[in-house]
This record gives sequence, C-alpha cells and structure tokens, in this order.
Amino acid sequence: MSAEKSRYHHGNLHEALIDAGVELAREGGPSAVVLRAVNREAGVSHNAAYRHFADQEDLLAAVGERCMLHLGELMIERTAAVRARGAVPRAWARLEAIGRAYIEFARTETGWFRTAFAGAVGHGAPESTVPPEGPGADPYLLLNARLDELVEVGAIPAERRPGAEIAAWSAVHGLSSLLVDGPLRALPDAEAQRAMAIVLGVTTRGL
Amino acid sequence: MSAEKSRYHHGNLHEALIDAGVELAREGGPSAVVLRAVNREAGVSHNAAYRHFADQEDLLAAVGERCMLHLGELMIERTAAVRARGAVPRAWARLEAIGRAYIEFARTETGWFRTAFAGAVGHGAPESTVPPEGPGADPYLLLNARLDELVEVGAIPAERRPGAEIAAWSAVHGLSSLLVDGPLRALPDAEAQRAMAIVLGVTTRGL
DNA sequence: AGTCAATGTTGACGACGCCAACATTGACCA
DNA sequence: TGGTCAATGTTGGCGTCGTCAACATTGACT
Repeated sequence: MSAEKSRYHHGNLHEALIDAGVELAREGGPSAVVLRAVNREAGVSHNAAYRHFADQEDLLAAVGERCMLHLGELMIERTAAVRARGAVPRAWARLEAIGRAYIEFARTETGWFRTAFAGAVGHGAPESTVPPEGPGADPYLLLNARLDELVEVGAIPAERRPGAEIAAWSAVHGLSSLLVDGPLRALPDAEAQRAMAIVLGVTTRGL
Repeated sequence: MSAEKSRYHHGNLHEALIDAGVELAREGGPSAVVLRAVNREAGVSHNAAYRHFADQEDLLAAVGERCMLHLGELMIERTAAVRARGAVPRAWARLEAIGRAYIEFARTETGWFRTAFAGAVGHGAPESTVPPEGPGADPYLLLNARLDELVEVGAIPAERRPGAEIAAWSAVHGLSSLLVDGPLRALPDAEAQRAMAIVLGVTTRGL
C-alpha cells in the first residue's frame, strides 16, 4: 500500500509487464516485445516474467489484447463523434466512422496494430478466457453493433446481415494490412485517403 | 559446369540460398527464414550468405518475392481453368477465380503467404529493382488485368475502374489475413468457404 | 605465370528464449 | 507469537541467433 520502495516482491508485476510490453510494442511492433527487454523495463530481472506468463508468446498475446482494446477505444471515440442527423444516414456514418478509425489506427499506431494481430485469439472458435472484455471495446463486437443498427433502421435488408461483419472487416483490415506491411506501405497520405474512400464506398455499396 | 563436386566456390549460391529460404518458409513462415539455417540448408557455412545479401531482412525480401510469384502462378492456373461462356460471365468468373486462388493460397500455403507479405516492396512508390518480374506472375498485375477485362466487356462502368484494384485486393487480402493470422484463424473449412463467398459477393456487387 | 576481386570460412561478441536452482517474502495457522 | 509454505523474484548457465572482422580459396584476366 505504501510508496514504491525497492522491495523484493513487486506487488503488481503482471500488469506492469503488460504495460511495459505495450510501450515497447508501440514503437517496434510485436518483435519489440522481447522478454528480457520487458523485464528490464519493468525494473525486474530477466526471467521474472516466467512467474506470470508461460513464455514469450503468452506475454505477446496479452500485450496484443491490450493493443486491440486501444483500437476499440478509438472506434468508440469516433463513433460518438458522429453528428449526422436522420436514422439511416447516421447509421451509415457510424459504420463509416469505425472503418475510418480502424485504418487510421493502423497508420498512426502501426506498432500496436501489428501487435494486436500478432498472437490473436479467434472469434470463430469457442473462446477460452476473456470474460467481459473490460469496458466493451472489442472491435469485433463494435462492428456487429453498427451492422445491427443498419438493419434496425432499415438501411440494409435483414437477409444481407449474416456474414456482413466478415465482409466489412475483411475490406477494412485488408486495406490496413496493405498500407502497413504490404505493398501499399509508404503510400503518400493523400493516396491513402483516396484508397480508404474507395474501399469504404465499394463495401457499403455491396453490403 | 561439371557435377556437384565439393568445391570451395558453390557456383550459384545466390539462387541456392533463396531456394533454401523458400523451402524453410513453406513450413515455418518468415520467422523460419533464419540466416544460419538457410546457410546450413544450402550446404555452406554460416555467414556465406553475407556475400549475396546485406542482412537477414534482405534475404527475407528475396524469399518473399519468390513466394509472391508462387501465389501469382496459382492465380494464373485458376484463371486458365475457367470454362464460363459469354464475355461478361466469363470475365466475372475469371476475377472470382483469382480471388479464390488468393484465399486458397493463404490457407494451404500459409507459410509462403505470410512470407510474401513479410518484407514486401511497394507498388505505390517508385519501384527499385525487379524489371520484368519473370514470367509475369505478379499478383497485382494479374488483378489489374482482370479488372481491365471487366471494363472492356462492359461488365463494370469505366468510371468505376480507378481504384477498383485496391478495393478488390483489400477485401481478399483482408479475409486471407483474418483467416491466417487473425481472429478467424482455425475457422472450420466450411465456414471459411462461406466467408469467402460472402466477401466475393459483397465486393463484386460493390465494384 | 601472376595478380586481384569475388566468394566462402573461421572465430568471436552480445542478445535472446528458456531451464534449473536458489532466495525472499507475505499469508495463514498452531 | 512464532513457524511453515507456496508464491514470487533472482542468479547463472545453455544453445541459438545476427552480425562483424580477419582470413582462405579460387577463377578470370593480364
């Protein structure tokens, strides 16, 4: 409870390690989440992390989960900032907002973006842990909420709803990947904006 | 010119190293392209590769380029196998064929797929080397050829053509990524097929 | 025949992931 | 109140990795 005297037991090393990992990942991506470096950053000796994570992959997965939440938080922000009037235009604008947030996150927080997908766990297979996902910033759930909204307001027919999340997610994630690691990397910003508009246009038209 | 006697100079180490790298990448992805392992596989001593590649990243890029060509070859095969009659349906079928080939490649040759995008060079920025790209199996060029074909036969209006390659590529690459590394990894095959059909449907409808 | 640049080898260094053995500590119970 | 033990952190070591510097071998060209 007292101040941070130099004591043998850290007190909350588990969290501290994840925080350190997130910090390192921000600049260097998943490959920067080096076990010894994370321990170093947390002020403990190498190997301390083994009391909290099975191996580096395990730690990386935990760090990646945090990065995914950061993405979700940006999506929530951008969704809340939508000012469009009218149920249907507003629902479309909110979907577009999370799409733009996704790509913006990939381009501005490249390290986090890469880390989020470096050791990801599946949404298609039965989940293992992660009960309520903190405040609810799971990007996948946020996307589904936007699509449900579009169906509710009658913007897209209900029979098109099944699988729509996969189509939308694929388009946006694909462009992000191509812009970040792929052959479109280092595309000038203006062109990237144009690419984003095209992808969003084609996808919403096709939904 | 003679047989492969054990001589000091390998003769064609550059190619042999890339071949070894491709072999290793097939099973283990980019992280399996370990400099020392590649040298070992090629029958030379560690460090021999430094006479042909600046560092591991440089070798990895060369290996990735080869993997990309393998993807292109599958796309060519699948395009040639299309039997549809009528210019318009045929053009659509040929586009769909390369999309399916892309995703199939990602799922069956996961290591190669990951490696192809691990150290990719850009299509948006001015190219550096790679003059004629071998036999012409560059996936990007193949995609553009299909889209041009669609415009020629009148399947899509010409004003929709600019940027269409980015939309199509993003959708297909996105699904591939999600199925390979992402949260959709380990999705059962039937569901993956359904996802592929949905993504292709939404994208072609939106083009 | 002789020279030299290209090509391959050897040995070393620091960093990494991981293992095994050991040290410290707080919580719990007699 | 004092003792015990499992949780937590440390130390040291092993094998592997990427890279560097120095050295060895060779074919091509004069």
